[in-house]
Amino acid sequence: MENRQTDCEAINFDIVEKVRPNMPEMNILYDLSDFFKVMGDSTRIQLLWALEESEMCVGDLAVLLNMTKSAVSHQLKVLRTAKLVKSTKKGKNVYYALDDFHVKTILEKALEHVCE
Amino acid sequence: MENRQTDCEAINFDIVEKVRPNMPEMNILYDLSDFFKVMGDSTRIQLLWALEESEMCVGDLAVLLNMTKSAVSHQLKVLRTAKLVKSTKKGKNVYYALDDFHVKTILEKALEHVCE
DNA sequence: ATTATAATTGAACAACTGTTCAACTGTCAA
DNA sequence: TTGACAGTTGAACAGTTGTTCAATTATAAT
Repeated sequence: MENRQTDCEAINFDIVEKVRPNMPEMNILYDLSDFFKVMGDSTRIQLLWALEESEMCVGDLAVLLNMTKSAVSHQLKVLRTAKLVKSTKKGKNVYYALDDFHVKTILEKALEHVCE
Repeated sequence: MENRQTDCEAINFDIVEKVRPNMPEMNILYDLSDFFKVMGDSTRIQLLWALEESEMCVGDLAVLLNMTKSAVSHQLKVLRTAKLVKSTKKGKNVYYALDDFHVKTILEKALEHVCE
C-alpha cells in the first residue's frame, strides 16, 4: 500500500470499493474546485452579475461596486485568468464582458439553492 | 455621498445607473459567495461526489479519500453547517448523506464548464 | 469495569486570499 | 512635449482556511 495517509480501516469495504471507481480524476477535481474558488468571493460575483447586464469598463465597475480601480482590476484579472471574462481596449478604457455562457446558469442554480 | 470608497468618477454614467438597480442585495450576495466558498475545496467536492453514490460513514469516507478521520470530520462539519449533508448515528458509526438536490445539478453544470 | 473503536473537537501551524498603497504603463488632449 | 486620466502591477498587510495533533466523548465488546 503506497502513500497511506488514512488512520483507519474501512467499515463497509464493499461500499468503498463500489464507490471508488466512480470518483473523479484528480485533474478534474482540481479544475472543479478552482472554478468554485473563483466564484467564492462576493466582489467577483458582483462583477459577473454586473457584466451579465452590460459590458463595462473598469472605472464604471469601480463606481458601481464602490471600490478602488486597483481592487477591481485585481479581481478582473482573476476572472480573466479563469476565462470567465474577456477584455477589449477602446481608447483609454478597457471594456470587460462575460466570456462563458455557463456562468449565468450556475449562478441561477446557486441562487435557487440559497433562496431555498 | 456616504461611505465613498471608490477613487474615480463613472465614465458611462447612464450604463452604471441602468445596471445598479439590478444588482443583488447584500445578504443574497453573501449567501451566494458563502455557498461557492464551501464548494471551492477539493476535499469537500470529493465528499459530496462520494455521497452522491452512496450514504457512508466517516471511516469509510476517510479510507476512500485516503485522509485521517479528523480531517474528514472537520470538512463534514463545514458541509453540515452549509446544510449540504445530514448525519445519522447508527451504533458506533455516523452515516452521512446528501441533504440538497441542487448540489448534483450545480456540480454537473460546473463539470460541463471545466470540460469546455 | 475495562478496553477498543468511531467520531468529534480545539489549538496550532503554515499556506493562501483580498485590499491597500505606491509606482508604473499607455493613451489622449492641449 | 507636457499633463491628466485609465488601468495594471507587485509588495505588504491582516484575515481566513485546511490539516495535523492530542485530548475527549460515546458506543460496543470482552
